[in-house]
Amino acid sequence: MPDAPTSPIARQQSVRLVVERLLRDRAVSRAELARSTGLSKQTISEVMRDLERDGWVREDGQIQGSVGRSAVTYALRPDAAFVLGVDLGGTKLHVALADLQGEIVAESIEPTTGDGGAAVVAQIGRMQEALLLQASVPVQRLRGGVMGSPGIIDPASGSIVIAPNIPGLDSLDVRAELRERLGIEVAIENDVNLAAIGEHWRGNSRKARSFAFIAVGTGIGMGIFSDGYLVRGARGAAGEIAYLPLGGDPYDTRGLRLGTLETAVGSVGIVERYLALGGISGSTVRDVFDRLDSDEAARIAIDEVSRILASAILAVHSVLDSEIIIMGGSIGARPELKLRVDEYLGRCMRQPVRIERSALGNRATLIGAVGSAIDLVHRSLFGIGRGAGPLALPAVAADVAA
Amino acid sequence: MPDAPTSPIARQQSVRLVVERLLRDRAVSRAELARSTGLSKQTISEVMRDLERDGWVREDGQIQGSVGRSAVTYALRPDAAFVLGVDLGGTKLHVALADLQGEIVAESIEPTTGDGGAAVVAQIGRMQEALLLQASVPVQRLRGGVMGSPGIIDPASGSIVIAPNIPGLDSLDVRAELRERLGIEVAIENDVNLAAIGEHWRGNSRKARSFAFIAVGTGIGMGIFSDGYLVRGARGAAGEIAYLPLGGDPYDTRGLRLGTLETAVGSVGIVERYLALGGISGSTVRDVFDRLDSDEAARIAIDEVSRILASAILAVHSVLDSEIIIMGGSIGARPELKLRVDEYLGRCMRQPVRIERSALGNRATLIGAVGSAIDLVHRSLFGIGRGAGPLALPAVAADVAA
DNA sequence: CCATTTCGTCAGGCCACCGAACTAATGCTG
DNA sequence: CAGCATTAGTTCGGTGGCCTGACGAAATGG
Repeated sequence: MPDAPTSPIARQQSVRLVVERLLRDRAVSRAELARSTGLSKQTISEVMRDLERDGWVREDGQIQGSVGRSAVTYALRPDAAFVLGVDLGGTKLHVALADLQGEIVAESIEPTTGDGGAAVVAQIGRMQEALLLQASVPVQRLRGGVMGSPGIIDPASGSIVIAPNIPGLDSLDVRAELRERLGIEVAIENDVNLAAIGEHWRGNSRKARSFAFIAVGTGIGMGIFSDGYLVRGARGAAGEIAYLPLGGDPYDTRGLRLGTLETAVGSVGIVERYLALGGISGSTVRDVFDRLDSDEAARIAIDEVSRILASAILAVHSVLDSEIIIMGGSIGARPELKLRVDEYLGRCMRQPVRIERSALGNRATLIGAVGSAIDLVHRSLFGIGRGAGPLALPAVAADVAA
Repeated sequence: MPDAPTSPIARQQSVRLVVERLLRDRAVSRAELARSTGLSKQTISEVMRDLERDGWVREDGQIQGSVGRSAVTYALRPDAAFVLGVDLGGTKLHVALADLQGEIVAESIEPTTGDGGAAVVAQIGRMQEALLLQASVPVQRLRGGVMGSPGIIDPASGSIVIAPNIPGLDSLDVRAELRERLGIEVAIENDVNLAAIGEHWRGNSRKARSFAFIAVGTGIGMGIFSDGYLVRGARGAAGEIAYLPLGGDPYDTRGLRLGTLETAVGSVGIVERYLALGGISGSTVRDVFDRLDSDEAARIAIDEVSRILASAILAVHSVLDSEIIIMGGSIGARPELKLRVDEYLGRCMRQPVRIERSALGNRATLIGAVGSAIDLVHRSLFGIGRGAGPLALPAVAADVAA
């Protein structure tokens, strides 16, 4: 087995090089592997023999047509292992089972149980079993998972420090419980960070090594990539831009409690702003957006929100110098918003930063969870990288994008 | 030679482990090295024999007192190689020659020549020669250097994109010129980033893996560490918080040009603010600070500046979640300022972030340059890849290695 | 059918590493 | 003070991974 802890470092390194190459292109010949990894043909042959014996790769065709003997090509077996991606929201629980190439083979959504932390773990366990059954995946093939959750996750321990919406989740050792219940190692990460990973993996920031994903919905949050690595901050609270001192007075007690920016541009803030402008009472954010063309109060409200969001983006960009900023979340992904934000940015930045709407929508967190779970498994099997600890996560980017 | 490109990867890895251990503690015995690196005693002996033969380490004492045979300890020879640190400012040019342990063996300051880029390179060359002579260091021992400069340095190429204050520097291939003139590879980095590295290496953020260094002087800038790595941004402009939309209207044309925050809290802004409050005309920032106790206008001006700075710190912290924020620069390092900023932070943050004044003052950039040059040399000699080395300058390291 | 090219294996050898046995030096104990 | 326990460092033999070079196998093209 390639994960045998006894196998010497050199071979592990070689295996990893091979697997990384195979991750980028399926169908690669041994000779090509030798050339692109710099290893000798024999070494490659040995590595491939081992990988094939253990079921990680298989012969996958031939290359013909050019002069010389035709080459047998190899490809990773996507069904060699499976991973679980979980998006735990306050209202919905979304679980997906995916193979090593990121193909989702089964998924399901349920309302999140209201019975607190332990019940949530049990619920995920039930959904896992159903998905395995549904896709006929033997449980031994499941090799790891990643769960996204709102709140703050301690980067050192990987445990949930603050979990809004789900009572009793922060007082539980969720990782241990999940390990117990699911039989696999499950890393936990902030949902917005995972959404950023998702966009980096399969979305609109695939080529960017430095970007930010801003989610605007009920609240506001941000996931940051710098130089291909996720920025977590000292306590895992990087990107918590709810507290940016924009759109209000940061010394106001309400801003202190809820966050100045969130108060201004969160869904509650938008509706309040609309009402204050004489809007129709009982409206939702969706209503406000729907009335943009007909209702002056709606227009002004969204305009003001856009203006504040533009300054927030300016602030974020001046700190991070992102190559691109992805807007996501139920509100943030709206095209009407991007339009206006773009316009305001043009007026406060000499070289406005590129803004894109999320390509993955409300699946971003789930896809990010799947992507980082795959990365996690690859690392635990073949990798030796930065951090070494679970969920160092950088290579999602590196492996797939490069 | 340890830098012989032919030596196999495994041995390089071992050498690197040993050197890294020796960098942390001087005077380590072979047995201790074997234990802490996990390598066998024989391997350690071989590595040490090679390192000693090539002049990188030497015997440095004995450990006695405990049971058993006494151990010979080894230490890195600080004089095995030397590096050059350069702090290129608009008015002053500060150059230091240091050994591998960071001991500065010679340094000098001159006014920066006003004759443009090529002249600056020549001036650095002259200063280098004088320093080598002064410290009796043979030129072959000089193995690398790092130069700090204001402006924006492209993280990919390592060349200067925008260089305020020094005409013709951005149109020159400074790295090539310096390589030519000095005979060594010189990496270029933003001066504030180097100051952050300096504080990380020898200053007040030694233990922090995520922190920000904010320099307030004529202008305002920031250097960011996240998880032990410098954050550069897509174009090298991360930390350019001059443009933070605080302390003024970001849609104002002046803020657009000069940066809203910089306009508000830069030295010009402070003096203007003081004058507008009825302060004595012709005053400098220093005067304003000196009159804090006697002059109401001075007190109010500094108070307002502190308040704006506090919101800037709040903004930065909500994006980055730094463990600590270091205040530097001629204005930023003033204790009167920290006092007031701390007070305002207490009023707008529930858990105020820890603020420290710079420990290195106006030498931070120089020391950071020396530190990263040492890191660079160690990497080019012993290192491979990101994830190693005490200072972690991925891009710089990559450049030199490539 | 043969020359050429490329693929992949085989054989031999090198290098780095390790474990075990060994020598050397030191402190402790009776 | 002799012997024992402990630690340091070396020698030796063996293993694993990798490489080079040679060779057979399979394809193309004249």
